[in-house]
Amino acid sequence: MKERTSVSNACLARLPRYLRLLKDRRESDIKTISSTDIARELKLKPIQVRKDLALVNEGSGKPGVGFEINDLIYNIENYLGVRTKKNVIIIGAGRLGQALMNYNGFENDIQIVMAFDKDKRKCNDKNIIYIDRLEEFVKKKRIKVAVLTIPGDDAQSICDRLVRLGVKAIWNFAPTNLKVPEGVVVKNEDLSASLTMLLNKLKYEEDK
Amino acid sequence: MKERTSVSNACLARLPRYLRLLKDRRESDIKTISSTDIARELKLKPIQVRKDLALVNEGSGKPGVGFEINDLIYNIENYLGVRTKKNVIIIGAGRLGQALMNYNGFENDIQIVMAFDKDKRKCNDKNIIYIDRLEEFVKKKRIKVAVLTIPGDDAQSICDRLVRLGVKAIWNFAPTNLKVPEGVVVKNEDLSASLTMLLNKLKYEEDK
DNA sequence: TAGATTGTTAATCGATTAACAATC
DNA sequence: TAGATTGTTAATCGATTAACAATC
Repeated sequence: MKERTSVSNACLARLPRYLRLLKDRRESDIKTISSTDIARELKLKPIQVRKDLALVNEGSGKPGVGFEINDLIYNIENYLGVRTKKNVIIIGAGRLGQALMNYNGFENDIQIVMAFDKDKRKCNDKNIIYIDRLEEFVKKKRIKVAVLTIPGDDAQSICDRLVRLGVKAIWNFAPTNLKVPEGVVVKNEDLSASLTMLLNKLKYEEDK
Repeated sequence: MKERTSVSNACLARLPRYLRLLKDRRESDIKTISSTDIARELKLKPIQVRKDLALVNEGSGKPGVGFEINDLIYNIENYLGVRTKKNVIIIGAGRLGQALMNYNGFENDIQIVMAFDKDKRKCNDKNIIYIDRLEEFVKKKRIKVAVLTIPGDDAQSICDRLVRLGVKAIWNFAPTNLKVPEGVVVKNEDLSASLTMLLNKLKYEEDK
């Protein structure tokens, strides 16, 4: 596989979008697709699509024709690493946590295996259990990935606990700047900031 | 206020983070803050913080001291436009939609005024109403902003309906490339892609 | 005054875009 | 062959970083 370093964050964000489009086309029994085609669909430039694909695609496209859809899917999935199962836990079984537990749009390498909550009334001893059992569970199942859907105040302390237990990747929905040691990756999903950005864009549109 | 055009998307994403930190400090009755300080806290470079602040800040910092926290908050809020109330509707009152309805982390300019669902059993005639009443409601309340928390298949047709009714900003949680006319802004919140990106980063960390 | 920090101007870096020969 | 599209090499663009004089 190609070197990971070569792929920018921006490109990394586009890959899942390509993947989705490609799978869509495969559904319709289409065999090939051109960068022009992809670009039109996703509002990108053909040259950018080609650049991106060149970074992750083992094979190559045919001039005048395009790319083999199946090859592309295989290579992108391979690159993204979505071909190996990952067990994920959720901390905080509030509405957001439950939404993610039941979300069926994730790539099929994602397996949400358990949710934890500090409110015993939310626990059902099946897929939502009491937060005190976190240590035991994470160790036994060797969990590496956790989702934080808890209030900001609790986020850092839970994060510390998770890191101590060997969790290496945290998807954080709490509006907090988590501090983690080297080697642990965090992705902040700042819903408030996201909506604010949208509204700011709108304001700009209106002012035009 | 400064020209909107000058601020990059990347900077725009940082502004809410500054805002949060600043408000935090204000809580503790701290009056000033330096770019060094902000940078350390948010893992940025001081020079970048200064550059960002220069873009939105009317006043200016004092060499050797830093910035007035109150001024900064005022100016950033002003710039982001979070000082004017916005009425927002949610389409799709599933778990995710309900999570957002009850989310209390939004800037206080955001008012979620109604949710709609096509499943009558989810409707309560209070804050969740039947989707058929969309037209009437959006027109009467002059809604400009909508959140889409519905399955991908329904997203485009609902989007079209919203656009026809004059909605100008769409926060889309459905994994779909929405097609909208010029002048309508869309922000895609692709949860699956987001998690995939995190896991890819993790893979890269492991390979190091 | 000495130390800290600002804002300006210039340099660097990385990503996007353009141009085009090669090829199906 | 003509038309479409690829991948390479170079140019452009924009954002981040560095250097530093000015100033509290």
